[in-house]
Amino acid sequence: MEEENSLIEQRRANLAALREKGIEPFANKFTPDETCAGARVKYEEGREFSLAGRMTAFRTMGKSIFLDIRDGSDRMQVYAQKNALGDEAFEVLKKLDLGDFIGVKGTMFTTRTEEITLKMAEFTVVGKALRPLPAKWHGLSNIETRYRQRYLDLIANDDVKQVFYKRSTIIREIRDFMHERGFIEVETPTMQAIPGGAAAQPFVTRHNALGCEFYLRIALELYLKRLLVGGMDRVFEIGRNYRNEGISPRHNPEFTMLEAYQAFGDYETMMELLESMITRVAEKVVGTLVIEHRDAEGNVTRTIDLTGPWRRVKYKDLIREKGGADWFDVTQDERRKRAIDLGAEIGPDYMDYEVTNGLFEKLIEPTLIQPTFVTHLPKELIPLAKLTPDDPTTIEVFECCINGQEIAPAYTEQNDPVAQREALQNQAGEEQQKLDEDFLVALEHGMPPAGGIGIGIDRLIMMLLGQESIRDVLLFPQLKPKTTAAE
RNA sequence: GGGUUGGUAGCUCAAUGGUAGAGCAGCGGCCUUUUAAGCCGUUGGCUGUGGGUUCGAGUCCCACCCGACCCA
Repeated sequence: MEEENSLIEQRRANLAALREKGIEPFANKFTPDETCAGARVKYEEGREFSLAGRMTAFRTMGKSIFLDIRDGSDRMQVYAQKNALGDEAFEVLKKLDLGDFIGVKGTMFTTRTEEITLKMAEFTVVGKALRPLPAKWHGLSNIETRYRQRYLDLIANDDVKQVFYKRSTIIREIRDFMHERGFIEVETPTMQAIPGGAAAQPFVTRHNALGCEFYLRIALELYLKRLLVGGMDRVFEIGRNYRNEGISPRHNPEFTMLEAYQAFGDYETMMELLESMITRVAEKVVGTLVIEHRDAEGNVTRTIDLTGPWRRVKYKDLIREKGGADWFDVTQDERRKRAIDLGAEIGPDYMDYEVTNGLFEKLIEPTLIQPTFVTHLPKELIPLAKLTPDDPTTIEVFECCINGQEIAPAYTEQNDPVAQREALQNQAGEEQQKLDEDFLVALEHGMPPAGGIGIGIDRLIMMLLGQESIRDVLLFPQLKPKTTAAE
């Protein structure tokens, strides 16, 4: 991709000019004494140290120059004077381009306008920029460029960078929380011969040496349960799942999921786990349990109150609330008619439970803004959970909805290998799923009763940070590749 | 897959079918405490791609590419 313009040509010429003077503007190493933020905190008039970063502003004033340096921590103003640097160095400095990385050594002082500034004694060019950066004032707003060239987005938009810094903190806090609870972190295969643990279209890949196809995993579940069989009583994994389905503001083909399994727990154990985890993370990272989402103008569009205890409500009760108290007593045809009348999208080949679930997903879930544990789903929806003893048409599960989205499903895990085989076989009939015999053999060796949970990390972060699109919490959201010049 | 909508200078945006412009930055001057520095001057365009209509297309029509939002 040899695209050229005058700005790039000029920078290449500046690079050549530096080399002609014997200056190599791509350093192997430059170790600054301080970060911008660190230096600011340790301010002391006349203190000498070095900084390194990208030059993001350049204000020449004849025989002196003010420039800004930015590193990962902050920004720092640097002041250069011709008679302090010497004529030759001063000329080189004047020829640098915005965006160049430089190292600067100097002493601290405060300007007339009371800005902490480094007075330059010497400088080194450590990484020249051959392309111009987005304008400092207008920033970068073209959404496609922001996603395709996220590095420019990070340079131009500090609030974007803050989102990803916070994402990192959220995940670290979650990890800490799990470790405190005695869970150990594991890694299981992302390439699986049989993609199980969820109903979703997988991506296919091929292993040449083994001469067979593999699928990218759609869930972590079945391997983590094998570990329960193996005596690892509390395990979790934070990992990528891949689903070969549509892309939307809520769906990316690869997304991050935390799954955790606790032997001798059940779905209620997982409720406590989730509520404690999320409230603690919110307090630590956002600093409040009352999360406000705002529109572009800054008006609050939604307020989510994470203060516990969170609402618990049975799936059937929510359905009756929306679809009529007699919803489960009328005929299947009547249910179908009501669902359509209410505005749910019901396919002609939907089974009865799918009609009801269409009502849930389309008309109920989006209204669950405040944290809600929806419990006791119909057994047809999830084959991997145990039946509810006093209502065997349902299972001991919850789906935790917040912000109108499902954030975390959890089950009392099925540990009866015979019942598990039956449930999977019934489901395998309608989906294209193959039976994971190896998993069933593991169960036959005995699995402790357990609670398990899956947490959609990206959606959780959207909720906590007030982001409306999953693309804004993923550094590199999936986009269609731009057609390259070569075929 | 369908609907709506967008793609113009490095960035942010203008331009009744009639010479493609501005601000920023870039380039050249002046300026030793500025900070969206200032003042003077100035370069920069295959208007996403390919066709068509027209005396004339950024603008109208068709197809395609890449986004965004909504729907399936």
